[in-house]
Amino acid sequence: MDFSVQIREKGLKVTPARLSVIEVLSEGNQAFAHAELEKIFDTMDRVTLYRILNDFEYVGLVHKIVDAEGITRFALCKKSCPDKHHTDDHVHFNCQICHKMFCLDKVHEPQINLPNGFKAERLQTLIYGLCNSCNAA
Amino acid sequence: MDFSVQIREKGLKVTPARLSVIEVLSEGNQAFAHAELEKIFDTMDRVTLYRILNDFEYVGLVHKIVDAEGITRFALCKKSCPDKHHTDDHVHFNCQICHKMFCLDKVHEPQINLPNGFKAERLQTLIYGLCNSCNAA
DNA sequence: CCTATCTTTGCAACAAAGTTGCGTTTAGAT
DNA sequence: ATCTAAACGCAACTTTGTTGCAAAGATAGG
Repeated sequence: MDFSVQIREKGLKVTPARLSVIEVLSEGNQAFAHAELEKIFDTMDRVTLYRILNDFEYVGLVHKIVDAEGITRFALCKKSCPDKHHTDDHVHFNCQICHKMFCLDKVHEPQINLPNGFKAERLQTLIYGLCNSCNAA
Repeated sequence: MDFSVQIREKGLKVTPARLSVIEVLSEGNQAFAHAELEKIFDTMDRVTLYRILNDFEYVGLVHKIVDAEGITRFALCKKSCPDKHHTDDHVHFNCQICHKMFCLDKVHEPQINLPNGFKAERLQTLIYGLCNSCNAA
């Protein structure tokens, strides 16, 4: 996995800041909140982090998930998402114990029947519960 | 529908502010954002509105939904939700044209198979698309 | 109907989350 | 090595939500 190539392919310049962000995001199958990343990169400017994440989302390197508490998290896209409006077609799981947010890439969004006249364009499923490691403990 | 009774039954005092909030929330099948309600009740203090909504949620008169953009909305519960942690077991629909958020009371949350070890406690489905009136137009 | 008490309200101040503008630095193409 | 557009850091600002406290209001009891 050469992140430099991925970044450059999306038309963004490769910088140390961007590389370190994408590296952290690639660890585990998790989505990270801005606050968490801010702690990890304690020397990086808050604004720079916001811009890196938003740029990454814009070009389709990461996707954004907002949980029921309104906390925004970012996760690396697996296959390159189509630019801009990418429908991350998988379910997200938020553990109530460790509070990690997982991308369940293999669990796809369900089919849902809507009332007459309603037309679905995009779906987002968020599941709360116990993740595999917290459940075992 | 006597809202006064509902409010008093939940152990809250009946005040003009609370009555007007619950009346607006009962219009249509929609969820209202704080910002929208603030415009409607332009004389009411911002903090009071926050407290009314939070109190209503706490006692189970309304439920809270956060959309993919992180906007928090409040909707009246149909059957009285169980106090505190009420799982509003219905799907929410956000129209991309009129930006209204609808509670599709008759569309229940789907069943989803999780990977081994994961245990679902609560589910939240959010659908984006065209609502019946915007779709017709 | 009046009073006492506990709740609710309004105000001010604060905290967290996110955005914008601008001057400086840096990536990378020539 | 030079040049230019992109990225960064800083300061300031907006939006969203919370907390403490004094004043006003709801309702149960006399």
